Amino acid sequence: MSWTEERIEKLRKLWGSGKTAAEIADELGGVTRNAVIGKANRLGLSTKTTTAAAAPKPKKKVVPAHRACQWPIGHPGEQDFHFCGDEAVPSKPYCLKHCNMAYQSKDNS
DNA sequence: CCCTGATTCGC
DNA sequence: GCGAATCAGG
Repeated sequence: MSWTEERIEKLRKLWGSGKTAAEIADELGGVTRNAVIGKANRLGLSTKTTTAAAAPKPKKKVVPAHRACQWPIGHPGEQDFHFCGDEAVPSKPYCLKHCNMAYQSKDNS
């Protein structure tokens, strides 16, 4: 089997489509995933190792240590409908008070 | 253990 | 240039 333009085209399409080498190989037929990867590598695909050793993406985003309690106060759509706004506990959407309410597992009435 | 891609090696 | 074998990571 030789790599014709149509095969390379399909290779690129499938590869770019997120297909795995095994699926591309199966799709093309007559080739193994190694052949696909090998060809892809020769084409210059794969995740280029040359001239791009580092990917400079230093996105520093400060995350709030705490967030406002999202406990709804009042009725949705209501003018005075608002959220608690109190300091929520870490990793939880509610403040301590409402967190206890939200996670009320059992208890009688 | 299975899978993935990446690289290396012989043809 | 081709693909298998082999390497390395998940």
